[in-house]
Amino acid sequence: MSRPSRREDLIESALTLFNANGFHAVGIDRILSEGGLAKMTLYRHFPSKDALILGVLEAREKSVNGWFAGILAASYPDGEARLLAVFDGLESWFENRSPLGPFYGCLFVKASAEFPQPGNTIHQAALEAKLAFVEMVAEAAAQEGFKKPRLLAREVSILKEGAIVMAHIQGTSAPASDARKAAKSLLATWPRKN
Amino acid sequence: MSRPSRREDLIESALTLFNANGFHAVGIDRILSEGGLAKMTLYRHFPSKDALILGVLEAREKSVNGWFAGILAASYPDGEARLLAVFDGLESWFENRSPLGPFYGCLFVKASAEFPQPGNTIHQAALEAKLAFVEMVAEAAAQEGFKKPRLLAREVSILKEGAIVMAHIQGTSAPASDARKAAKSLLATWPRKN
DNA sequence: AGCAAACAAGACCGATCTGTATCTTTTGAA
DNA sequence: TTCAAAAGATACAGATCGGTCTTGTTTGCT
Repeated sequence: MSRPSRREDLIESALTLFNANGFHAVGIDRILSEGGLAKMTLYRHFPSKDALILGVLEAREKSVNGWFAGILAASYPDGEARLLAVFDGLESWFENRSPLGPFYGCLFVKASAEFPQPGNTIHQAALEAKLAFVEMVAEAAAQEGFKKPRLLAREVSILKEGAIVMAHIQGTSAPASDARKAAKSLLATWPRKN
Repeated sequence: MSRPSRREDLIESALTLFNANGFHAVGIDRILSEGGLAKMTLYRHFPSKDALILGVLEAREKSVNGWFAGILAASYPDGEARLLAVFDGLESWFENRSPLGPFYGCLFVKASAEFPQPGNTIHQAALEAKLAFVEMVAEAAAQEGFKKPRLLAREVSILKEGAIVMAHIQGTSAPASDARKAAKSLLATWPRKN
């Protein structure tokens, strides 16, 4: 009942609380008490709270980007439908119908907001997670024969991030369909090979 | 040297520090020492730190939305150019050439990230600032004869928010031109009256 | 069964937080 | 010029922060 188990418990408890309350607003004691964990257990697995935050971001990157990867990897009638599926995924996320848990905005945006200095390690971890998503979309766009797939991926990602921010601030899932419409218009005129 | 002067000094010092470091990470003592202000001066003008944060957000809403209002109110060859000017403004903001000061992401996004609960007063203040921007764009779009101006305003706003988030996380201004290209594609096929 | 590592629980430390109180100096208007 | 309000400076209180240490119990492996 030890090896990776306690470490995962720490990350799970921290992830839940960070998501719902932010990083600075959540103290170590609360993470531990709500997880039924001891303080020395935390400091056996992580040298500091910042290291725990990095561990949480790393785990979150795998689950979030893994979820989107699964969406992009499904089969669709055409390339347009494949990329638009991202926004259907967003809507299910916003409406708490996704495996990502209750929606309180994007944890990486939260991290870059609470650690705004570009050189900060946590800020950079958030950046890497976002770049990995853009790369995923770029590969899907390239496979579907879209020209300038990286530019398309960046524009789609901007729509995705904007929808996440607006959905969180407003507390509604409506931005998902707004962003989807914009993406559809974008894809309708985007040049393709063949 | 008193009336609204000290209150403005408090807000200015707090705004600078909140922008660069976030809300929870900045203590009252630092706001006061860097502003050359006394503690009782703060609590004479604001009942609490949260009230100061609300004051800062209110002031920021005026300056940011006022700046965008000026951009939208200028004269342009056509409606497309008017709405696209928002993204030229974004680029100057990201590159620290705007009157909004050094760019550390959007303060309202930061606020909604650090106070993620929808019912929170600070969260709601951030929401109002964002809704005011959408309304501004909707009015401009309507005046330019775009059909469904509110939907267009929401899609443009999503592009704007996404560009802000990506620019802050990446530390580059490139998302401004990416979002501008997407907006241009959007406007090119958007139905208009007349 | 036995043993060393991991764990829960909680006392403890110094630093820092928000907010209050005290005292002296400065300000602005009659 | 006088005087009350405002402001600067600083000490202080109580709570909470991240992090260390100790004690006794449980776990997993041989």
